[in-house]
Amino acid sequence: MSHTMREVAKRAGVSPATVSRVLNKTRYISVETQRRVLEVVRQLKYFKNVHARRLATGRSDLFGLVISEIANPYFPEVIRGFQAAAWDRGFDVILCNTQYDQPRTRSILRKLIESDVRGVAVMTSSIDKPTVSELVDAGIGVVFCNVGPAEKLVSTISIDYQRGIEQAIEHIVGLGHRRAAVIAGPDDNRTAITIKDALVAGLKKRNLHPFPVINSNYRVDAGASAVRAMLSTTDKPTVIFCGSDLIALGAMSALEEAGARIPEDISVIGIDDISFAFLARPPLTTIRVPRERVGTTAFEALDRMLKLKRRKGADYYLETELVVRRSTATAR
Amino acid sequence: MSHTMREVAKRAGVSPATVSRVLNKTRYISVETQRRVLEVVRQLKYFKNVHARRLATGRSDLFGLVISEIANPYFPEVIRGFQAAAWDRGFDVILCNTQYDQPRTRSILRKLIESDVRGVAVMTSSIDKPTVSELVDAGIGVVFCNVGPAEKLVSTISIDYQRGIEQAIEHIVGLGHRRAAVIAGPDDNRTAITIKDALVAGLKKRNLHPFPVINSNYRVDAGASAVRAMLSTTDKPTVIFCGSDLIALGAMSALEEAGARIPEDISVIGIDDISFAFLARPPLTTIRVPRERVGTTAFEALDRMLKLKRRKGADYYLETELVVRRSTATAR
DNA sequence: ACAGTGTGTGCAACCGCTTTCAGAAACCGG
DNA sequence: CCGGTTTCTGAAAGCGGTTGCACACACTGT
Repeated sequence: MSHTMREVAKRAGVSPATVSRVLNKTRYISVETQRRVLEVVRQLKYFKNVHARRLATGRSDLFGLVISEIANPYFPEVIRGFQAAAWDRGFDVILCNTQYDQPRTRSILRKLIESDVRGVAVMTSSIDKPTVSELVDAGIGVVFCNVGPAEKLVSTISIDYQRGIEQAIEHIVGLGHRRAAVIAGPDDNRTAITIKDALVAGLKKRNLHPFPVINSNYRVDAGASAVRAMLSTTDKPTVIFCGSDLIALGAMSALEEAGARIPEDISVIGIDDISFAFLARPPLTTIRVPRERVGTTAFEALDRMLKLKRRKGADYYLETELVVRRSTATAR
Repeated sequence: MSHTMREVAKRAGVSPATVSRVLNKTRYISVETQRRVLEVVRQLKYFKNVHARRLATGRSDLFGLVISEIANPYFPEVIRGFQAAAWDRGFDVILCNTQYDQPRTRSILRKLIESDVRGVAVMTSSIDKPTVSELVDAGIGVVFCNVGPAEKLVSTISIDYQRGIEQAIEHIVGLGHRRAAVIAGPDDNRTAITIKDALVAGLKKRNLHPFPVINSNYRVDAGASAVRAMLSTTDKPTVIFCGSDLIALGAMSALEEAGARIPEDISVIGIDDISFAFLARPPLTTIRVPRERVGTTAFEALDRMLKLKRRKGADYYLETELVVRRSTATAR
């Protein structure tokens, strides 16, 4: 099979300890010895075994990243941000998707503990705090998204939808809209609820009483059925706020099928600014969530927290902002 | 910190060996002993350390999955397929993105070798055979996509674009089109070349001489600039074949901006059938690549190959098929 | 009563690397 | 020239599991 450090040591005429030190640059090593060792390493194409290393050091240089579903276009940038931050500091990440499945989630948590990860970023709302108590019990740091507050070994990232939503409302008020509808995400999802509440509250504050307010799910066809329901009423809305871009895209499809023109007849606003938002037709006006930043912040939150003696968690805040494209226009 | 097997053993009044056997169900164990051990395991919230296990067994239950860029909508389903297949059989996967970066690619390969993975699926065309010789030298199985042929420790998956392309050409010929253009992917990408060649050859066979044939890149804005070039010529095409859905979406945006209607003025066909293809407006006619199958097949290819005494690779073939939506219509 | 088979458990030797400790060699100031 | 540092290296004890081997015991069938 593959070579061991002993073999390298023997061939180079040194002890395994020396080889280890050369490879990790952890000690004074004479130039000559170093040269010989590296030469043998090259000849043998030797790679040190990371499992043995982890076992010996007791440290694990591993972080977990838990998401719900990789095909959800919300996550890629989060993953990228997290991975990039981890790699930069020499850490590896284990990516896990729950697929919204409870048994699977449990087996993921078990696997993460067994892998002796240092920390875990839980970026899906399909897991809540109690579920990860196992991790915390095992001394593993955790960072959540949109769930507060921080505690020992638990940090949180809160996305401030408020600001972007306010901008969006200013925007459509400025365009003369008076009748707004909301298609929110599913009610069993923390983030979806947060967004819905912020949306409804924001609209009310400006005296725009949202109607109807519909719950949807995150599958793309969901926005569609919500729209069909909406169009059958009299007193149709002139703008639809959607709880995610995916919902918005579904809604747009349905609107088009129903013969409504966007934005002439009705404006649509999404949330997230997924990469396809600007390829939609018309390009989607949306509230941008800094997803890559969410990923990097998640890692940094863990990294910092774990360096603390007390392992005290912290709360981080990330801003959103409105991105105006062409799915919004003057109310007809 | 976390508990060890010895502690569990002591508390249960048995030897570590017995604990190991209970946990792995590898031997006859009396019901009573088993009960006692499991009880202690529960009390202590004991989790066995996977690194120690891997080291002791010498086996690693790890597979690598290498892609270029997680934000590319081609990959999510591939990842899902691969992960699902691996999990089903009790294996873990390490996901790595090259980000098209050479040094990074090298460090990924090194990491994979150090992690003692059993096999690696290279699903990006940004890596070619010579690059992974290190893996093969280390006795690690590799499976490629769209690069042949198989050899020792190397299997391949070939996506048969031919069939889908033929269907697509039949389709547009049936719609009366005579002037076709091609926007292919970048010329430094194996898969892009394969597709371009298949497209051009297929069109010529039906006496449709594609013009122009433009190389693009995989960023979404690329299709756009290609289109602008195309529209400035006389003798405009009535249908555009795009080397990927992403290119097609970019092209569609550009076409709309230029005032061309799809499909009335010009038809567009993509390749891949990414999840957004059917949300595009109009929904995109495209050649579907069974991406989730690509993932599962990749895993199975590795799994099978590694069970063979000779470690001989095999070639797998996957079909494509045309999905007709609304971006294609009768030639004007 | 006895060899033979099947069960259930423990001992101890690894797996491949890191790291403490200690010793040898080289260097240094006085 | 000598004790004290500093630099370099090796021996050996782990890290936390797994597993081959041995052994004890309880059944069989003759």
